[in-house]
Amino acid sequence: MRTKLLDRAEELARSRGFDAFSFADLARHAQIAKPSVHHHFATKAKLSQALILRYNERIADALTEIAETSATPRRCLERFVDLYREAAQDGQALCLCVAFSAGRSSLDDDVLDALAAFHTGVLGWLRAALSAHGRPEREAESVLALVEGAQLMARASVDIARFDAATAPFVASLAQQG
Amino acid sequence: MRTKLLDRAEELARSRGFDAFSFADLARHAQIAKPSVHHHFATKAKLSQALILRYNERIADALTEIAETSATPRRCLERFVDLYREAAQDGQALCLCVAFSAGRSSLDDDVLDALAAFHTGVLGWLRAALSAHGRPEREAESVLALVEGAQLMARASVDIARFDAATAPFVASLAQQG
DNA sequence: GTCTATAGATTGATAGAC
DNA sequence: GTCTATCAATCTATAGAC
Repeated sequence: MRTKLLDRAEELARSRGFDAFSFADLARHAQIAKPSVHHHFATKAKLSQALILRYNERIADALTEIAETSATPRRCLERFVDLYREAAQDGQALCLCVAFSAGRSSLDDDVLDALAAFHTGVLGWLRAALSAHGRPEREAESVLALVEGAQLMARASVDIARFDAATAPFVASLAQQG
Repeated sequence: MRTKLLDRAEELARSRGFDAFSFADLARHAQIAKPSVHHHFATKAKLSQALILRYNERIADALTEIAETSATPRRCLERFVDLYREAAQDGQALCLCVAFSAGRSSLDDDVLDALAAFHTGVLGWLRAALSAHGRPEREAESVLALVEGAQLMARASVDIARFDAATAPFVASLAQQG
């Protein structure tokens, strides 16, 4: 049940913005009464925190898997871009982290800490991947900003082509080197 | 009064997310009664539309001014990055367009059209600026995604340094050429 | 763990007087 | 153009029975 509630909350937060999901909606979707949601998550802040912590772990696992199974550093970075491309869901959704960064409630301290931890983790992974490919590590922030911004543009136009257009030059630059 | 209301709405939308501003808040700030706001903007959707249309014009004017007064194509693109840097307000706010792209109500048709027009305008400007600098026009989407994503990261960490770190490689690449 | 019932606040919006 | 009064809906959250 906990998982079911989190799944729905994530879906709504990513497709319609952080403030878009309500206890009423989660309850309806899980087919329980609205106050029953509070048994699993005392407050909305706690729910938000659980949401981003779970997302954190999932992405971390995905990145580890990519790093371990990619034949070349180039392929590794290509799959990173693809990970964010899939998260964009044809321009209809955003990475949970992007949705939280733009939302009001992200000012909650615990959530903000979790958000910072997310960025730190991804940036660390990116630095290692870039380094393995022979590129400067300081490009990590650029690459993360690029894919996050690309998601935003794709959502604004509800067209994944915008994501591809934005990331194409970076992907092409990977081919030129290693 | 209309301007006063729009100013407050923009401030809230950019600093706390699109869904953060309410008629009650606008009324309080303008020191009029809450229903009086409806005299200026019949619905919240109309208000949102007016908000982004005004933003559209302001940015278009700023970009025209930059294009006309920059000594070199390189300086022109540097000032573009600076425009977005200032809009980030030390990591406490977002470009209105970014805030709208992430929010729920951006699904409103009129607002979505205005959002698309905004992107089209900025991308057109960027293509001309990049071309003048001897870079491929297809980098326009990348540059826009970069500065929008950089704003998002700066806001997540409430630290403008993240914006600078993300945009630094691009700015450096401008110096190498023209 | 789930329920009914409800509190208490806030939301966008309307009617009608001045 | 502004006001008072009010509406219906929605929100998060709590109390207490089963």
